[in-house]
Amino acid sequence: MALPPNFFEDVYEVVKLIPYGRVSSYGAIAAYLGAKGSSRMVGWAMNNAHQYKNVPAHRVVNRNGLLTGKHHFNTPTLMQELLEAEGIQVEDNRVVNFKTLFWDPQIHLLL
DNA sequence: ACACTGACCACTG
DNA sequence: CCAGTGGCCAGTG
Repeated sequence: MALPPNFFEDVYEVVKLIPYGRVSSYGAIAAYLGAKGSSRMVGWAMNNAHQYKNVPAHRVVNRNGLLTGKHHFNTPTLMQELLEAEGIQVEDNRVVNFKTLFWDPQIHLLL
């Protein structure tokens, strides 16, 4: 089974569903879309998400809560500032209380 | 066609 | 805790 044909749109949809003040991970999104193991494609999709304005890419971090994608924003500090603006504490490129703030589509969007 | 890279992840030691 | 390895799919030279 390869990636769903509408993989990109699906990724954006899920990212848009991440609640204010919460974060998710590439792997969780990939798993939710049935593309487990293809988490890189999620990151790749996010790179393309630059052109989509409604996609809160700053709410997507890696499995450790690390802001791995910060360098892909307009400015290296934008991602952290956006998160902090939502009340999410960021320390040394890592989301504080990540385990608590983590929003898993698999759990919150129970089928 | 080959090799390498990438906003990743899991397992192993 | 850190390093290495393999898997995943698409893009690039």
